[in-house]
Amino acid sequence: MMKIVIDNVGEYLKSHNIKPSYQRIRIFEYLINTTSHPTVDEIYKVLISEIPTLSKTTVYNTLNLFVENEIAKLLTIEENEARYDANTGIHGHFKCDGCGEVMDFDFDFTKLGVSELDGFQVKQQDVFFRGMCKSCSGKTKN
Amino acid sequence: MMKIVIDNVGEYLKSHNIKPSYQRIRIFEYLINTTSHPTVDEIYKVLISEIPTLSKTTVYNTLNLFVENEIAKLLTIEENEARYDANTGIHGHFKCDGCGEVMDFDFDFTKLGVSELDGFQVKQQDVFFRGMCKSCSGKTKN
DNA sequence: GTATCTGCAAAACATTTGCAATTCT
DNA sequence: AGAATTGCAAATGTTTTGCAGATAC
Repeated sequence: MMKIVIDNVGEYLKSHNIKPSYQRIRIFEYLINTTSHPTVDEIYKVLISEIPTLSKTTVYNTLNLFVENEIAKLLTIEENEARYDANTGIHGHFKCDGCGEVMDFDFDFTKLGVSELDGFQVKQQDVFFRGMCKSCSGKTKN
Repeated sequence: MMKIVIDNVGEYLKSHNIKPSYQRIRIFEYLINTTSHPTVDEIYKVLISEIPTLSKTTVYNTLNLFVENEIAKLLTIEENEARYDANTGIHGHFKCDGCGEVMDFDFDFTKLGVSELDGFQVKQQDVFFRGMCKSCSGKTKN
């Protein structure tokens, strides 16, 4: 699905009222360059090797800042661990119980036919499915 | 939306391979008699006044048992706090940022038109929207 | 030079685990 | 009595907070 392309991360952060510190730029770059919807711990472990002074607190602070300023979305794919996505456009997530992969998919909410929500202002949509992807179907659990 | 009506909770638990202890019956009864999709803490605080010896561990154990035996669903409405729903049928949740209420709605996944998932076995569907409900729209935040 | 940002250590939560006491049949 | 359940206390893991030092403009 959609890959996010941002030519100048520093300017992008500025345009969203975030001062582009070195840590913030690196964390955001990691977010747009990975498709894995990483956890705080994953981001920290990858970046600590390149930024030896990085602390987990900064990763937490930075991701909270991104979410507040709406350049990242907090995903509730797994309970007990927050995952983040720099793709803030409307899309769903599917997690395969076979291979564990989380993939994005497009959906069109207007087609849902949800009459209960007539007249409601829907501002945020989280759609998360899980099951078996095509290549894992038929295989035994791996 | 749908209210769950179960005439004999003990028998219902038995039919799902759960021994109907007093605590389990009371916790399940609370779950089907409330529409608030309660947290562990809410359940505990309500029931401790009626079952003075109740422990939070038992509430956790019991809810995990319910989820394993598929008579309750774990909701990811709020990150950092698990919420539970005894309605295991497919439906979505809408949380109003105005009044804070969580309401159920029906949706028809087959109408989504998600071609990416063709050939996938979708076993679980979590659909969570948030925004402003009709009566809160137009009001200032309350 | 002053605001802000960073990062350590400690605190605050939610949840799980080990185990002894209790309960049920 | 024997097996399962309960509940306390401690452990675990994630996230937040307080604050001192570092950094940036």
